[in-house]
Amino acid sequence: MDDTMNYMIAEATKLASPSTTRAKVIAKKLRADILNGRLSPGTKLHLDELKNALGVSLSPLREGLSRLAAEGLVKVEDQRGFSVAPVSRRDFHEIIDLRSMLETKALRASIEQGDDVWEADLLATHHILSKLDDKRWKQPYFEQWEEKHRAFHSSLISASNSPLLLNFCQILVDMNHRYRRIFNLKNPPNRDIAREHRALMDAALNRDADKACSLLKEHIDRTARYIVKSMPE
Amino acid sequence: MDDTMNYMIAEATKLASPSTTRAKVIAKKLRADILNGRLSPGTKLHLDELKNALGVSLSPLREGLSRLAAEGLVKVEDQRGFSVAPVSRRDFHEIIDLRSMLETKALRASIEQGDDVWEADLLATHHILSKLDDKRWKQPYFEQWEEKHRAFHSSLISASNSPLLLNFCQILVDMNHRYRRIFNLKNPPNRDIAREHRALMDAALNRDADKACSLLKEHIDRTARYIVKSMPE
DNA sequence: TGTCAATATAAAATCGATTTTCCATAAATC
DNA sequence: GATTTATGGAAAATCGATTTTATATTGACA
Repeated sequence: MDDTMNYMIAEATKLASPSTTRAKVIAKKLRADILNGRLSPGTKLHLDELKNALGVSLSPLREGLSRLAAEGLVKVEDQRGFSVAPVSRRDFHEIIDLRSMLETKALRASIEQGDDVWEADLLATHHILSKLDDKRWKQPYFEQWEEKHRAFHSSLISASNSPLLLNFCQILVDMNHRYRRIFNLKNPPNRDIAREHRALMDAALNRDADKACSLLKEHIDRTARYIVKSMPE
Repeated sequence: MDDTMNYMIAEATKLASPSTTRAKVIAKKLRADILNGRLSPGTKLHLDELKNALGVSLSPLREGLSRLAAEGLVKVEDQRGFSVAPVSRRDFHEIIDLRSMLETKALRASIEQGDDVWEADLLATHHILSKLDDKRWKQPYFEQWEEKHRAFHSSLISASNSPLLLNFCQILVDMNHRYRRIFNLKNPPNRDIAREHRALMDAALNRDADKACSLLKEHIDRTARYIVKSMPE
C-alpha cells in the first residue's frame, strides 16, 4: 500500500467520523424524518428494520432512539419497543402554550443582553430568510425556507444566555414544527408572514422587549390557529 | 426439578423483572445517586467500572446514562464518555427561575381543575409530611422526609392535567433537589417550613390561586437563598 | 361452544467480544 | 531546542449472537 492510498484512507476516515458518534447520527436522521412527517405519528419503529435500513447495530440505534424519546418525539414502552410519538389537539395546545411562555421569556432576555454580534446575526438570518420568502412554495425551496425560518427564530433568542431555557425552547420548537409539517403542508396561509418577521426583528433591534414579545406571541398563536384548522377529529 | 422449584423460579423471575428493563433500573439507581450527592458533580462515570458495579452489560448501561443525560443530570461528550453534570451558581439561578415560573403555572392549573380526589390526595400527602417534620433532622428519618416532601409538592401540581408541563417541572425539581442535597445538608434552616407547607395547602384547597402561587414562589426562592449561601466560590 | 392453558413465533433486551478513538509518552526531524 | 510524528495503552463505541419477553395460535377440557 503506497502513501497516496494511506492518505486517502486517512482523509476518508476523518470525513466519515470526525469526533461524532453513530448514536448521534442516527438520532439526527430520525429526528429529521419525524419532524418533517416522513415518519408519521404512531409508526412502530421496528429495531430490526431500522438496524438494516440505517446499517448500524442495535446498541447505537437504541441509544439514538432513547435520546429522541427524551425529546418527546419518540415513545418507549418497556418490552414493546419504540414508536413515533402520537399527536393530539390537547398535546398541541400544551406545546403552543408553553412555547409562547418560554420563548417570550428567552426573547426578553436576549433583547436585554444581546450585543453587536447578536444584532448582526439577527440581521443576517433575517436577510437570508427574506430572500427565500417569495419562493417558499416552489420546489426545491420549501425545505430551505423551513431551515432558514428556524434559524431566524433561533437567533432572536440566541443571546438569552440561558442554556437550560434554550434547551426547553428547542424541544418545544421541534414539537411545534412537527405539527406544522404534518398538518399544514399544502395551503399557503392567507397572511403576510414576511411582514411579521420584519416587525419582529425591528422591535428586537430597537430593544422594545414588550412589543417584540407580543409580536412573537401573536406570531406563534396565529400559526397555531392555522394548524388547528387543518387538524381532523 | 419439582413443582415447588418451578414455582419459586417463576416467582423470582416475576419479582425481578415484571415488565421493567435493565436500562430503566440503572437510570433509576444512578439518578438517585446523583440527586442525593453520592455521586458528586464532575465525577467521571467509567463504563467498565459501572458495568461491574451494577452487574450489567454495556448496552443497557449506555441507554440508562443517555436518559439521564437528557434529564440534564449527566453530561455526554462524544468519544469521551459520561460524567455527572457540573454545578454552578449560574446554572442554579436558571433552574430556580424556570422552576418558579413553570411550577406556579402548573399550580394555578391544578387549583382550577383539581377535583375531590386531588383535594384528598393533597391532604393525605401533607399529613404524612407533617408527621415527619419534627423528626426531619434525626436519622433515619432524613431520607423519608425528603421523599415525602417531594410527594407533597408533586401532589400540589398533579391536577394540572398537562403532561408536558409536569415533565418539565419534574426535571427542574430534580435539578433543584440535587443542589439542595449537595450544598444544604448539615444545618437545619432558621425558618418554619412546616408552616409554609400548611399555608400553601390551605391556599390551594381554598382555591386561592394568586395566594398559593405567591406562597409557592416565596417558598422556592427562600430555599434557593439558603442554598446559595452554602455554595462556595 | 367458550374458556383456559400450553406452545410457537416474532420482537425486544441483553450480553461478551471486537473495533475504533483518544491521549500521554517517546522518538524523530528540522 | 522546539515542533512533529510514531507508538502503546486505556477507554469508548460498536457489533453479532444469545437470552428474555410478549403475543398470537392452537388444542384440551368443561
